[in-house]
Amino acid sequence: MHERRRYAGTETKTLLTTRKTRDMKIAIWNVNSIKARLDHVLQWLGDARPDVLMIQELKGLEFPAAAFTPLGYHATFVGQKTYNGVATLTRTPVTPLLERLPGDDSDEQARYLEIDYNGTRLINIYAPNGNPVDSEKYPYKLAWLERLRLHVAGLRAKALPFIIGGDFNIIPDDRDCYDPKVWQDDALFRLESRQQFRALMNLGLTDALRVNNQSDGAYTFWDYQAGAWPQNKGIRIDHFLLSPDIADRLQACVIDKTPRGWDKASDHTPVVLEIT
DNA sequence: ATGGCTTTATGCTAAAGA
Repeated sequence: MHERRRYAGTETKTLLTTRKTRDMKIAIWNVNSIKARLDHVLQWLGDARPDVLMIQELKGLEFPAAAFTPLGYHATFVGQKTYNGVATLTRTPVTPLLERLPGDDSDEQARYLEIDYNGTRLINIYAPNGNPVDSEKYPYKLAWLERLRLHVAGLRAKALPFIIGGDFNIIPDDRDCYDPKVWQDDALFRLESRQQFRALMNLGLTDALRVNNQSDGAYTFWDYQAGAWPQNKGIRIDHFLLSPDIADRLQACVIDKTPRGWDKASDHTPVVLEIT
């Protein structure tokens, strides 16, 4: 087997196109209750056929794993009554490496699931919302993000390949929301939240969507209220962050707005990543 | 038209989401 090349060129292209078995299509989707959205998720999986789907906001202790078996998916999940919860669907059975974000043993919230998938760490996150900012929820959010940064710094130090995907509850930049003034004091856009996001990025990560898409209006969430969806008043808070070696293999990253238009939709829509 | 949502829960109002 040839060693993987770092630089683009004819040989590399030939090498990459002959390594189809490494191709991977992985998606994220905050479904706002798996019970309420099961039919949508099954429909979308049948259409999009990703190798992996990382789901956020299950909103329950249980997960309907058997419903995904006919489509060929195995489920790994971390549930919690009423709130939070994340699940990762894969083509092959996997063993979870971590079911809680390290750094605070007293944190019981089901917001984190890390698995090994063919040598790559797939990290599924549902970061805290943090509103209202004058409550204990905001410092919890910032502390949670700092714990994430410290854990990811450890992975980087060991040069482990990883993909972090999910609902970060952070609007990284002005162009990621329809009106920055409306959001300026919100926990999703406050300076401290964006500082934590940048600190994470500064470990050498790549925001996959922005590699080939510099447009305004690349949103992943539209509020149920005030006609946000028909008026395209959205925000981008669901992200894929890649370690450098995975970023080198990036093929595409797109937002699939279709499910947001379905009847009784989640307020979030899937983001799909393809790596070679 | 100046208000307009969705989900869960020892539910029938409250809390949370973003």
